[in-house]
Amino acid sequence: MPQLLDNLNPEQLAAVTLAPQHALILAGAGSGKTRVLTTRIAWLIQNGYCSPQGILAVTFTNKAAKEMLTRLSAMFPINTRGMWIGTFHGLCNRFLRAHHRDAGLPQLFQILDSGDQLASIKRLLKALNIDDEKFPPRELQHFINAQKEAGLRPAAVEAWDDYTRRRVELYTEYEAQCQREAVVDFPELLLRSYELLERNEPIRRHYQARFRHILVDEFQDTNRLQYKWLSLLADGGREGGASLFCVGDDDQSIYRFRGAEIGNMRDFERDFRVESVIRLEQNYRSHGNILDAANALIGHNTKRLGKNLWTDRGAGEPIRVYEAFTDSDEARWIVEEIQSLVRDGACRSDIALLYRSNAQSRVLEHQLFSSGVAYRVYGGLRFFERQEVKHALAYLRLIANPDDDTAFTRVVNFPTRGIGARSLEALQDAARTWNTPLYQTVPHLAGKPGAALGQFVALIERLRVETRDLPLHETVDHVIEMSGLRGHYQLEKEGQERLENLDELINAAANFSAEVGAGQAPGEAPSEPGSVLAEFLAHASLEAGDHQADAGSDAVQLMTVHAAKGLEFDVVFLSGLEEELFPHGNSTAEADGLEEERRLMYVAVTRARQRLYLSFTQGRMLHGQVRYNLRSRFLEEIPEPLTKWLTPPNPRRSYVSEPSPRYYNSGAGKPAAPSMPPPPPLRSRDLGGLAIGQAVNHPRFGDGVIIAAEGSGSDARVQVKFAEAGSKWLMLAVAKLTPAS
DNA sequence: GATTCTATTATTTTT
DNA sequence: TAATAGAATC
Repeated sequence: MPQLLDNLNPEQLAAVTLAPQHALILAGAGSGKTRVLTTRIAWLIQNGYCSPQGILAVTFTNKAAKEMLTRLSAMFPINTRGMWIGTFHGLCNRFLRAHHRDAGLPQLFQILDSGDQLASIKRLLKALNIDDEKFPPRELQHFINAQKEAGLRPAAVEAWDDYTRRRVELYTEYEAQCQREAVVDFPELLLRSYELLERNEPIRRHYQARFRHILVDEFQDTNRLQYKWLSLLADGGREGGASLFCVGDDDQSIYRFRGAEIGNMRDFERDFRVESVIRLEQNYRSHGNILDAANALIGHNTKRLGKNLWTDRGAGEPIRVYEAFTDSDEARWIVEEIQSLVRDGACRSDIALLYRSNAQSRVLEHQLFSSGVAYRVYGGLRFFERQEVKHALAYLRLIANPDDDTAFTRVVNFPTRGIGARSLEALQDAARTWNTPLYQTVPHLAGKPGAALGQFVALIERLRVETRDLPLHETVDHVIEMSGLRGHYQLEKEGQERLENLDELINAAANFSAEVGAGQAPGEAPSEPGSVLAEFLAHASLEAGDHQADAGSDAVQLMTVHAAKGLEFDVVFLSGLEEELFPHGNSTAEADGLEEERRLMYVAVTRARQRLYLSFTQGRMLHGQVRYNLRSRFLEEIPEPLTKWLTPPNPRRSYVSEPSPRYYNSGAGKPAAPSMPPPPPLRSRDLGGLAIGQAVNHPRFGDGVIIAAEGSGSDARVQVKFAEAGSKWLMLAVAKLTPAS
């Protein structure tokens, strides 16, 4: 099968054909990572190193898992069914369903997505009568998930202060509630799987013996628990255990805020005595200048495993840099530039507008819209997260598992059926007394509230009976009809789209059962009553659907830099390159936050194939106020010769580089850019003769440099970075600042 | 039970 | 600014 290895470069070839052993593949941006991963699997199987059943391949997103499956089945005709290829959560779900008894779960356990989990925590706090000011639900959710992702059950958490001790108690209560309701949240999927493997020796041995090759994608994004899970499956690297083949790029680790632990890469090298570290540094995506810029930029990070991208495609165009006065000027210029690119024959869909935070998309959208340029924004609600879809799913969940209180509370009075807050409170009190789920508590309830609730329970019971023998999509249809959801949205003025989404849910159900029916592998658990429904519900939780961005159509693509990871475009505009924005202001507070921002910038830069535009503004509307920030330090970190300024280069620098304290707007200044409206009067007047970047003196804090400003008139404030005293916000009207030299 | 008002608060996000 | 959550009101 020679064509399998054709056109691989030497490093890729080395990675693909490595004799079975642990390996770390440092795959730079655009270096053919997915190709290596899939070819490796094919190579292992074709050369008899392992059967398809012996493969375990883990990814982070469903998209990546699907991509891998598609490429594999295109590569050679093998049934991919025997292979365990999927996301961490998808595979753990599969594992827990197969061993639900040993895992201490009912067969039809439900999966809570983040929103469900938050609702569940809120309900818990309410039931325990706990002040949610003191224990904000979101914070508690984060705390619980962080513990689980560190592999810690409540008993194992070290609590040094009262606050944490209390949170640990709530963690315990939350666990009990989930168990009672037969639901499992995302981190729980992993933790349960991990614990089951750890505790249950026969099961552990079975899987350790089965999986000979474990391949991990985006390894830099794994958290602690995921690493432990992998490690356990690979028998900690002991003789006879599976070979771990981890592919990742420490320079593209941008998800620390959700638990990703880059340290796993070093730990892996150490724990598994990895002898083969292969660097994929040849980039097939971008031109040289872009890669040089990316390399120079990321070179400012200290904590790296080290890697340098190169290409044989030639230097290409310089990186274009543009300084705008305001955010709307920036947007206007970007749109004009896009129009001119399109006139020259560019495809709109090959152009991407990237930004650090979602709030920045508005100005851009506004400008694109008024100029009539087709565009598409990634982000926002996904299909299974829509209100009407969640409602329909909640009814289905109650049919599958009546103990699911989250689903119960969601739809007990939707559409409204006269069950108000007081009835629910009575029910919740009773549930606590009897220690039963809400659904089971209803029969215990006497009096008036019991009547309406009894009808609701009767409705669910009826639905369960009526749908018992129906195919999945008819079940969904029937439930939407009989629950009154369809009727409700038919009466609603703007319910049309919601109705369409409900129909789409029926379609999704039909597709799902078609796929499951076709994909039912021999030897897999045969369909038990209700299991197709349970699987569909798990699917809905685990795969929230697309981000409502119609591919296909020729539209400019707008998204955050995070969302752009893994994608590539001919032309990339990266806007808002200003201090406080990118790097984001909050990042400087946390340890290594700046390095993560720089990696984010690195990801952004490496998205571009041919042309990269970097832009920043002098003043920007943020939170209803105009903010003035220095241009991003990341701009200074890109070597001058690689860039081409479209506006006259401004000598003002960001405060990280050598400060050049002077009145940059006095004297000769800079000529206004052609066809630009006059600069807003943001400096001399608003800041009382002071300017951003200027050195000042404060009687108490000493010498410093103005790094940001906001507000105007008597409200005007400036942020000064003092040599000794750190950064401070000062009211101009109060602080006695004098220009220093 | 639905609507309107007010206060609060502003990264990044997959499963 | 603007979105959202919660309270107050009809």
